[in-house]
Amino acid sequence: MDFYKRVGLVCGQIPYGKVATYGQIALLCQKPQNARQVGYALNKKGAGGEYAHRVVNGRGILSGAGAFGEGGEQGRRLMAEGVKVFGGNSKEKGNEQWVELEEYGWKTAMEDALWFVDQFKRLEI
DNA sequence: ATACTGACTAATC
DNA sequence: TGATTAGCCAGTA
Repeated sequence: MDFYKRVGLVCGQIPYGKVATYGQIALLCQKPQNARQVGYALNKKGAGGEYAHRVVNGRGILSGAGAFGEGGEQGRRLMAEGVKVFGGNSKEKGNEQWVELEEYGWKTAMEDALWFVDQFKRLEI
């Protein structure tokens, strides 16, 4: 059970132009209580790879924007994928950015979770 | 081993 | 409806 590799695998499956939440990723990793660790994995371990910008918190807020440096880098990457990002008026600092989960949230179902379980077993992670 | 730190959430108030 | 509190648990010191 390598939680970080699982996070990396799950992040890699987030569809282009969609976003996933920390809790959702934790759930798909068979670790529903590890939402915080998902953030830790992405921040310190770089587990998200090229897809870390597609991860937001449960209210659609880009809570990890700070880790992408100034200039709303995370938001820019999302917009580059066609995701509509609100906020981030580069004027004042402390302004948060967010997306509409209803529209851009990655919809995962039971079968998706089962697919990941199979992958985890196959890859022994 | 203990203490503190989070890119979090869900439950309360 | 918005703010607080309380669980959460892998890393780090």
